[in-house]
Amino acid sequence: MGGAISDAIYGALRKQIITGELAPGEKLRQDHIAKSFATSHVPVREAFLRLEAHGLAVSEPRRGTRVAALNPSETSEVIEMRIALETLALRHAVQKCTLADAQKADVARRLCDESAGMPEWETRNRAFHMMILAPCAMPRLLGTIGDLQAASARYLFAHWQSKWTPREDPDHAAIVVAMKRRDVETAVEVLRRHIRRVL
Amino acid sequence: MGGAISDAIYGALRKQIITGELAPGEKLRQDHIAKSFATSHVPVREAFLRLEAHGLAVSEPRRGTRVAALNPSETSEVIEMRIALETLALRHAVQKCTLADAQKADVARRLCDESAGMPEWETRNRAFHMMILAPCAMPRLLGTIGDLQAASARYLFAHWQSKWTPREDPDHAAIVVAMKRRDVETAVEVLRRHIRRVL
DNA sequence: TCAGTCATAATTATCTATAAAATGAGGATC
DNA sequence: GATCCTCATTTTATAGATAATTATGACTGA
Repeated sequence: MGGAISDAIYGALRKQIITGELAPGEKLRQDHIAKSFATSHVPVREAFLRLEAHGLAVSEPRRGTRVAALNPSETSEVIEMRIALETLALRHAVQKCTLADAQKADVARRLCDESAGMPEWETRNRAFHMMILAPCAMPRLLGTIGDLQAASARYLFAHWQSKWTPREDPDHAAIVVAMKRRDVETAVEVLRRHIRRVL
Repeated sequence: MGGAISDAIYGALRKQIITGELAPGEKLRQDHIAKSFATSHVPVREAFLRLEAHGLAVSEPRRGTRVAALNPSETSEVIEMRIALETLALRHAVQKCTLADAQKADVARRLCDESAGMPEWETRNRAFHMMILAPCAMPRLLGTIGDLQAASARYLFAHWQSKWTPREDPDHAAIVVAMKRRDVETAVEVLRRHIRRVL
């Protein structure tokens, strides 16, 4: 639905929640945020609703909206859902993908490996994961996966940010190689291990 | 977030979309709906946003909101996502479920089998499917599955409403039996076939 | 400790502006 | 001379701002 303003607010808040700049459980106050964006509270409410729909915020009636909590039980839930859905998407993607798709994925992979810092890496990592799945051309599936990856990213920022070091990711490379060979089972198996390991 | 009014509007529109009373592609006009609920357009907008987030409506900026389309490619997408996620949920549910859980599922199964008409059956069918999965205690997973089942229900109403006849569902019974025996693989296999067959 | 009052923030309504769609008029071409 | 295309004007609907109302939580006083 989003008008331009509510889009901008949604995007900014989403980014701040993922990076941890807005802490889990933190209260989101409409008027403050409205003031900081020089707007009224109406688009802010719309942004809140969308955050809630995508699992990044929770609200209680008349009590306002808060940044969604980040508890361990939800972590494992997100991992299992990602494995179930990303392997499904990857099966279709590997079967349908063209050489050009695989090459674009390889470019995204290199870009990710060359990242200079955690925030940059996180963005490019998600871009890579989306790139290998996009050829499946299943919009609803990709949308759900996007939400799950955003949730994953929150955990990464919360737990790994201090320990992050630049490195090449062999799993990513193996997936791209398998894609080029149309080797569905290998690609799926590497992705499954990769998701479990990385979180 | 939802205040009471926007909750009521969301619920009413959701039901009308699922049953086909509001046709795919039909335009949802804010002030008409606002008038019919004797309210302003603001809570209506909130209801629209939630419909959109759950995949029941789509909107373009400044062009308004429409009931989501119902095309065959999305059908197969929903089926595959349901299989991936419901089998995941069922694995956990069967492992964790108590005897009381299985008995509640059996009550829901009987209630579903005794339905007098399509709308009643559809509600009870969804209740049964949720009942067998609920013991997994994974709220995010169950929420996503709920959205997919709502999408499935739209297809059922669109394609099966005329042909519906009362009957007992042997798949449902087989799943409950497998649950009681803690037979994960059988339960999962029956559910997988069941989802493919029923849509 | 409990109740009452005050303050803060969420919810909803009313009003305004802006953008898109539809309709009608004018001109050009067949 | 008629029809079709284009542009402008009007109409309609959505997006956003402002304001008023209501509910909740905190603080103070008994």
